[in-house]
Amino acid sequence: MTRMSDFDWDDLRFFLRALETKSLAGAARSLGVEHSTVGRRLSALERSLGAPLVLRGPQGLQLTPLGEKLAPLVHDMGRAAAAVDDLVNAQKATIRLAVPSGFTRIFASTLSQPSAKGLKFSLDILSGARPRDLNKGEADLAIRAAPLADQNLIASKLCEAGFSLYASAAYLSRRPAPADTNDLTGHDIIGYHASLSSAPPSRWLEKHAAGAVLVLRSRDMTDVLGAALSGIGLAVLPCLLGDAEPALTRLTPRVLAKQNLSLVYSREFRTSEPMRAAIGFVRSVVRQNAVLIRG
Amino acid sequence: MTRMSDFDWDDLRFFLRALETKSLAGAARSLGVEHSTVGRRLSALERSLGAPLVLRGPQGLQLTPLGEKLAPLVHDMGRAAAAVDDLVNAQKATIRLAVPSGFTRIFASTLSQPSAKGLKFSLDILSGARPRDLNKGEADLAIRAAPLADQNLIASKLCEAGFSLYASAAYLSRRPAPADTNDLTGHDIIGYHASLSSAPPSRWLEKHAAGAVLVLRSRDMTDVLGAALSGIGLAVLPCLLGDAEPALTRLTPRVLAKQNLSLVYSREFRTSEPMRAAIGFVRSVVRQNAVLIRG
DNA sequence: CCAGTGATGTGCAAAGTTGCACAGGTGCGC
DNA sequence: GCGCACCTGTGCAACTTTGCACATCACTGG
Repeated sequence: MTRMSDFDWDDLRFFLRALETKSLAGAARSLGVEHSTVGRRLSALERSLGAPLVLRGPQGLQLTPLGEKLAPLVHDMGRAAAAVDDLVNAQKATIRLAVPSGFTRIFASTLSQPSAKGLKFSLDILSGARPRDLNKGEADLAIRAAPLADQNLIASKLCEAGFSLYASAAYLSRRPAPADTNDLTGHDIIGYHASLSSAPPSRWLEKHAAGAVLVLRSRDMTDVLGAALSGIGLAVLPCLLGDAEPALTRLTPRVLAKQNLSLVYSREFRTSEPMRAAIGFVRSVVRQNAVLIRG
Repeated sequence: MTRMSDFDWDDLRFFLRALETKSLAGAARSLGVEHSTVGRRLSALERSLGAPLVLRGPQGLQLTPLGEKLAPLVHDMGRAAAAVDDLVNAQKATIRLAVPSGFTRIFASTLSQPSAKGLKFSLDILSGARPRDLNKGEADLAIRAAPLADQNLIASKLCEAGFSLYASAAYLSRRPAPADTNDLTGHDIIGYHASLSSAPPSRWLEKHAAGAVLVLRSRDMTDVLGAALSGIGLAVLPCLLGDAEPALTRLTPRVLAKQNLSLVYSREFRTSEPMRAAIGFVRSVVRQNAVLIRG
């Protein structure tokens, strides 16, 4: 491990301002502290380094030769610190939005439109099988089905998503479409994982597909979609996903289940301005696409 | 003026160690503080920046995406800090030695010899008209005539310098050499500035050149030497300077005045190892050239 | 010549930071 | 299963740093 500079780095921040203003008092004004503090921090730095950096006089400060040589290095350090600051500020204006499958397309097309210019934040769309953990900082804002009770999180109702029954052309070429979609006895069904059993789609299947054959279960919506496309069975899918697939035939004109979607974000962002703006943006985008989502 | 990063730079030093060791306790050991301090400094940094950097768990620390992005910038800052440290350490091993005219040659030739290799310090020779102010950090060590009483300075006797009377060939072609060097009545004399009136050369002139013509006065020994070479008058010069000039004739075989030279340095360097080594080196060099200096 | 401005240095009380000791959780090996 | 080694979190007393008020010194303009 590399030997470490063991003096107080923050003293260099004072030294940097002091060598810019050439006076303790000027640096103090600029830093918002007392001149005595600047003087003491410089003394502490000189003590740590074991060499004098400035000469103090009634007319201000004068750099020693060593202080002169140190100046560019301290400026480098200042630039690095400013880079840290800039990166953090840019990051704070970036909202990472985790969305369920299907929403990616909606946001991607909206963000590329001219109306998305000039927003006070930048939006990163995250999607994928694994739900992001907001508490671990994997995302800042999420569209979620489950209104899980977490003290650190704030959830607000966003919209209703509609589900319908879909079959691929391949499936329909093997089997006739069910005469009564309320009784799927004898059909092959792509179901959901047990952990989702309380969700509306699962509960609908439990009620109307008791006599059907479960050929596959998955927690991931894109898996279910893929399985349905391959033709191995019927699937209950969000209309947003199913209606967008030309290869799938929607078997129930009316939605057979509804699920509330919520906007979830960490409590610590409650007062964040970019977050409030992003929430408003997400709500407006969802409102514009409400028909597709409700089915 | 450029906007300044207003968080505590020293917190980044803790963050750097924390992201290297991936644990509060490890960073604490490495920094020589308590783990609780590291944790609190990281919390303070996150509060200042307004964004979380690490996730703390029973198995150690895990960087957030922002922390990950910050890592290289903080490493940059660490390198800059290490550069500051290195520069200061190199500086502390450099002794700037201020010498009177004539000594430059002695040290220059000695330093270029192989015996000067492997010294634990590096020597900068400063010379010139203006005496360097040790209190202002213009030099670290000086060979001085005047044993001035300054509480901040330490002076120790170094050697005796001898002075003789010199004339250039040009002068001797106009005038005969003085028959009795103890009475320069009628000769042209290059004297010293009033501020040096108490120095042995000035006092000798005052006594033996009362009837002479003062054609020039100067505080700077090289001015006097140059004037003597130009032939406008006789001059009392250090033998070290005068004997080295082939164009000058020494008129007094025995030295006519002696001056004690001292080694002077700031009290704060009393315990500095490079300083002690440099003092020993200077004394040995002067001892080797004692004959030239005494005249 | 003398007050006014602006610089640094210092003593003291308040505020902040640190070390210490202890609590609580997780993973590993016997 | 249980002890052990490792990690992080927290409360309190001791220490350090800060702000404030005041003193001192140098320059400047009326």
